Amino acid sequence: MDTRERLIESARELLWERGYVGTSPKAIQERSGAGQGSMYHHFHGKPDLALAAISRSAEELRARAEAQLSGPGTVVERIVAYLRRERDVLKGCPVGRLTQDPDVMSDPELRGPVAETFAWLTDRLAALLEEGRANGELAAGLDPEATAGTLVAVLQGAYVLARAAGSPEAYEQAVDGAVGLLTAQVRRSGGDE
Amino acid sequence: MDTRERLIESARELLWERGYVGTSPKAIQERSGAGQGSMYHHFHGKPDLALAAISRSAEELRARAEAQLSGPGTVVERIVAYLRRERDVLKGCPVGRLTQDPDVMSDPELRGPVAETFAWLTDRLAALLEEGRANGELAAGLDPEATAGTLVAVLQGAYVLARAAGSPEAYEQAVDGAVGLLTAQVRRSGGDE
DNA sequence: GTCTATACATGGATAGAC
DNA sequence: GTCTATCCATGTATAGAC
Repeated sequence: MDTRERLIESARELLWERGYVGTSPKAIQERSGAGQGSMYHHFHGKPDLALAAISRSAEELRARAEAQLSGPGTVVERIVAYLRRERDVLKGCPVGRLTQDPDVMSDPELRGPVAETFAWLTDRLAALLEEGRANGELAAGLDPEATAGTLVAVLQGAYVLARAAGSPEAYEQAVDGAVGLLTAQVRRSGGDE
Repeated sequence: MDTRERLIESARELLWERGYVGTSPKAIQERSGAGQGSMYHHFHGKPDLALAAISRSAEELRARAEAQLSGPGTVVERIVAYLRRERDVLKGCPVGRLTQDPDVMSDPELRGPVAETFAWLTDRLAALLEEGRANGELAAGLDPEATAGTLVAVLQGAYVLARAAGSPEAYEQAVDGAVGLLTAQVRRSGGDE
């Protein structure tokens, strides 16, 4: 891994752990093993490096989500697989945590990848739910758009609860509840019988 | 409002807007109109003042929640009233945002009020849901503990989505979805008929 | 109780040698 | 491309006058 790459990866880790305001160029340099001048050679400054880091994290989140959501199984099975996928619960969501960073949200460049990620994810889930409703798998009364928002929110909020409690249990519980509410919307014998 | 009080209120606002790492003693002093020495007379330092501010915000959240949850109406009506209560959506949750602050979470004193708040809120909702299940208002298959966690998580996550999108709409949508999933658990003719 | 002065570390960045 | 030196503002706190 070359220096530029190590800088981005170190920035990603630190943004995840400490957020934008809590992450200094110096800390990034130390973690990456790069010197002062080296970082300013590859990037214009902290915001520039942060943009590279944030963009990559956003891309990664999207790829991982898509992996579950386009996997095998019924619509509900795929969504449940996504909800239950193993996660670094106590570290929180590397993208979602950025919404709490005023310096990120006030910079359109930095904010862009964050906004797009959640817009995409919600749309993706809404499309799946709509598909489930259309094929009779899910109750006709279910609102795909709203429910998609709910599911994404549950995950983001579950991280908050787990971090508050200092234990992944609260996360599991919130997800369990969501899965319970969702599966209650499954019509008993599938759509094509 | 005396100086000490103004310091606490200013600290609360800044912690809400910018988090712990993003809030400097100097900024608190300026917002409160207090001088350097004045702040250090009333508090031992930043963590001490932050503790006062965090404790008060936690207390306030709890009081507001209790106001809705112990209000009039059926269990589901009270929960929906709580979920739909007017909120400063784009500012986020003043307590939940602290879970993203490593310096808060690593200090047991600062973390305490945050942990307690969510533990209390989840328990309170779980008790209500249990009551609804017991009186036949809610489906017997509903898991009160897990669903309580889900509802709290939806609110916390809905803030994240709204901030990411820069609009309260995403918040409303997520809450709508949760209300939809919850009311689908309501047994048709009430418990006592 | 509040003010000013002072202190020392860190944050964020630039300059110029190699 | 990387290193060291340097710069100025800010963060956090203490000391001591009033």
